[in-house]
Amino acid sequence: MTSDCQKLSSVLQLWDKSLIVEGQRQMRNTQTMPELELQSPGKQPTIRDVAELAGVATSTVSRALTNPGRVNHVTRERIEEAAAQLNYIPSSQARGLSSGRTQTVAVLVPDITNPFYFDIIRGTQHQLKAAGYTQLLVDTEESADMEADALQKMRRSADGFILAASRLTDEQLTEAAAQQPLVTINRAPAIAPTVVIDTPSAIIQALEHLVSLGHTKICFVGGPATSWSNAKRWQAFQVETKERELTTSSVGPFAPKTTSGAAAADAAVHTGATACIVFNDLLAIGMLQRLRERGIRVPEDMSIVGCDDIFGADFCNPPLTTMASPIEQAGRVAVSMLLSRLNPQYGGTSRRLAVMPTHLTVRASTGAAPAH
Amino acid sequence: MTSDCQKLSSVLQLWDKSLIVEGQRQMRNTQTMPELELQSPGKQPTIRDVAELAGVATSTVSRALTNPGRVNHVTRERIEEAAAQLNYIPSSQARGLSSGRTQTVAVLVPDITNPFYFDIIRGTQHQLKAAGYTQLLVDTEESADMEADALQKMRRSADGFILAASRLTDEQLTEAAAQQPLVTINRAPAIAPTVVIDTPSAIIQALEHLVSLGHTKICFVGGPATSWSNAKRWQAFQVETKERELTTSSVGPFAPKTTSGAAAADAAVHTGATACIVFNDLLAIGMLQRLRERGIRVPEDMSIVGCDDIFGADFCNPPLTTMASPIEQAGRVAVSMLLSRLNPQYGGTSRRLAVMPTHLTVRASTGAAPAH
DNA sequence: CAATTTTTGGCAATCGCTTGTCATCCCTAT
DNA sequence: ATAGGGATGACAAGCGATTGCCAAAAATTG
Repeated sequence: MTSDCQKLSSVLQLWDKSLIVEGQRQMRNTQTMPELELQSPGKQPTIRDVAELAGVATSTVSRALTNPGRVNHVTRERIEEAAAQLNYIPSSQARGLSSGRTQTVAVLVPDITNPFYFDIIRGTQHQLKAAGYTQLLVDTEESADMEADALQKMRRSADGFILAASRLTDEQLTEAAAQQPLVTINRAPAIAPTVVIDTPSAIIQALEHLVSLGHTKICFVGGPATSWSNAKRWQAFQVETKERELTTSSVGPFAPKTTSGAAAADAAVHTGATACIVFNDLLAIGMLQRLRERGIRVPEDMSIVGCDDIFGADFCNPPLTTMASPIEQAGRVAVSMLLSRLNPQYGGTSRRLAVMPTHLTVRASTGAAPAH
Repeated sequence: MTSDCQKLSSVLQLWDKSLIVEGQRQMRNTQTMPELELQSPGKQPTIRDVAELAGVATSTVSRALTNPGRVNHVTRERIEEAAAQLNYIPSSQARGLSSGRTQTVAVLVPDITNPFYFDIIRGTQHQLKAAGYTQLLVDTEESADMEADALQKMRRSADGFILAASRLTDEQLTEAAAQQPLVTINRAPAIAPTVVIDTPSAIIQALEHLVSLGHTKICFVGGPATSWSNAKRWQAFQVETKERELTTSSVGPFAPKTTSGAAAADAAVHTGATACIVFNDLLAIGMLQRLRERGIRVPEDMSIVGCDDIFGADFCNPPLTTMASPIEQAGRVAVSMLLSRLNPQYGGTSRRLAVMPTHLTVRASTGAAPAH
């Protein structure tokens, strides 16, 4: 225990000399320090303070700040100056309460740690901020129930929703869409406005690529059963392979995580296929690892095509051939679609469907079919 | 153009048969569909409706819902039942307005697409949700100004802040900490309550590891100049290498992104070192790529140690030896520290510092020093 | 059984802002 | 010069909860 403390204090030393003494009486990795009080926010200036300082009525201040055209130019400047001087920030709560709008959009994703969604999130965040909206990020943990729940619980606190790769059933989705404005990403159009990443057409490219390399036995490695994207990719795969008279197989469903890759790889190998089209990159990367462990060479013995071109697809081993999607842009477009509904006055044609093009990015995980 | 449309419509077919007709008159990747109206949320039930249905006063409803002990058990059940029946959700806006609390915590991270922060975010999200708080995620884009700005703008809409790897100056941080409750992650203690990931002691482990492999010329590859973590790692590196009488060098600062890896790799190679301790995994992975391009073998010619053990560190090529951090846990602890300040009644000892242990994870990017 | 304490529940003010209504003022056009 | 009209700004009523204060009811005590 003593040596523990000493070791730890020597570590603390590296952070801050002043901590050494404290460090000696600390317990494990926790330490109570002299209480430096943590301020609670003092009284904040209100619209009334600003009005007073500017010598106008509060309503004038409100209009000057939210509806600038409604107020005299010079008066408005005076008000803005006063506001700045007082460091005034309107309370979004009060604002929302009386106006009925929250200026907030909730973005629901199935798994916050899946890199695919990072880019979506970044796209939505960017576009929302530009429009003066706040983004509320929700991780629904791949669960339709949690998704429905969040949708319910937050209906008062968000003006609209963006559902990325929703796991809801069509019924649930229809119901949700009737309750509040929402836009889906990668989900059947018609139920709600949707941004679709055109992976089916990328599947065609991927198949052509594999065929050109001599592959004839191709396996589809499926993702989550409740994923609409997965269904569409599978559908495209079936249609296109039939047209080309290829020998196909499929395995799955698998969770879209690298940890599912081992099972997926084993199953795919077992089918005798020489190439796999995999639901997404996460799964594909997991497969790559497993295949190496088993001594199955990629791409000499087995070619792998992923989907999404996420972070990591370029530096895994071997780098992954994948169907690249403009993910961040999809997030942005989804926000535009939602906002144009939320604020019809600013119009823009209210599209109900946006299709994002994709393309195949060939790296090292695909190669000529093995000569048997 | 016609062929464009045809190609596209054949793609649409894969999504939804009902879209084929629509598909034919679509423009490029956009399409306007018959307007299926997007509901605006109807009248929401208020606390008054619940009170009426339950046959009590609104204040009773309010108490029953927020302060259950204050109300008769059976009455409360009746109220809860009524609330459930009406599908009542309290308006967080109105609640916040009158109570002064928002039940929201803002989490500020420098780069939302940096995997290091994913885990932080997931940790905070998890813990906040468990406590009934909402997380507001903000990407400050590695900018101290944006960070300060967000802190200002959101002071009304969040009860507290968590600053992950803040880029603020000490002065800015001190000022911010005086204005609102906040907890920092990986930042100097003393200014504000902090969760520190103990990378300095991991640096010791890393150095011992490298020394045991025979390395004597070691280069520190630095991260952002405004990063406190970077400063501390550098400091630890200096102290420990001096004690061991190693030949050292340093390069940087570099942005903590894979794209900076090329410059970092070239610079590090130029110093003649046989091993690098790199600010973080992102940079290290970028270096790995560059080194391969240049035909410098890892670890035969050069050993690389990263930091953080982020997503990707295990499947890059070669898999990265790195100093692993309990990142998600750091996020969770930060939230606990913040909440125990926000709600002193629920107490818990208000720690001002939590130190998260780290350890070295050895993979394939480190090996014996080259015989010269 | 009366007196006292403890629960329980209702009233009404309040939070900070938006917004409908209306009075005022200044221009313009006749 | 004066009526008509458009800008501009003041007033006050909410928005939907919370909460301090107090009254009524119930439980406890002697």
